[in-house]
Amino acid sequence: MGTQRPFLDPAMFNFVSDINCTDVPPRCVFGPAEGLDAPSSYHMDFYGPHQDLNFIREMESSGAQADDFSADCSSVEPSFYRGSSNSGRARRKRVITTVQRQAANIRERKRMFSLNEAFDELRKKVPTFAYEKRLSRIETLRLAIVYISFMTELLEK
DNA sequence: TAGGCCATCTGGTCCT
DNA sequence: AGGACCAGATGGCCTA
Repeated sequence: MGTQRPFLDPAMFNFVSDINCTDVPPRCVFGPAEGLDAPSSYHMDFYGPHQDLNFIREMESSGAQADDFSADCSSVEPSFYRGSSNSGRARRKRVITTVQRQAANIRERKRMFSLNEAFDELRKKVPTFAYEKRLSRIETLRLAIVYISFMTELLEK
């Protein structure tokens, strides 16, 4: 977070100064999901050493599919989507296997990872103090809104 | 210790 | 049918 832009206006300066001013070390992304209520079969492949940033990056760079990492999972016990219909009609239950559930979990993790990458990119574009702690996601969004509004106003003058 | 933030799992819904 | 997206639930970590 060292490469932040200088503040162009006292209003922006004041806004930024309202946000937190202490430093916090970066958190570990994709830490172990211990203590969750998922069935033990869900844990066996994905709560171990796979679950870190490098693993996700390797998956993305190799173009590997989620199923590639669950091929050794012998459990195919189905789980059910207990659907409720808007129209009152009973919906067809969607049956998924344990393997499919694991694959969906991996896809969701990758999706959230790319979302966080986008937040990191946005953080770099938004002005903050160099010594400021890392902006949270909601702070990043709100500051970006104000910053864009400010720059738009500046252009219109 | 409470509250904020975040990662993860999960099931529902929408879309291809 | 299956993937993407979303929101709720849950638990861990950190700070005041």
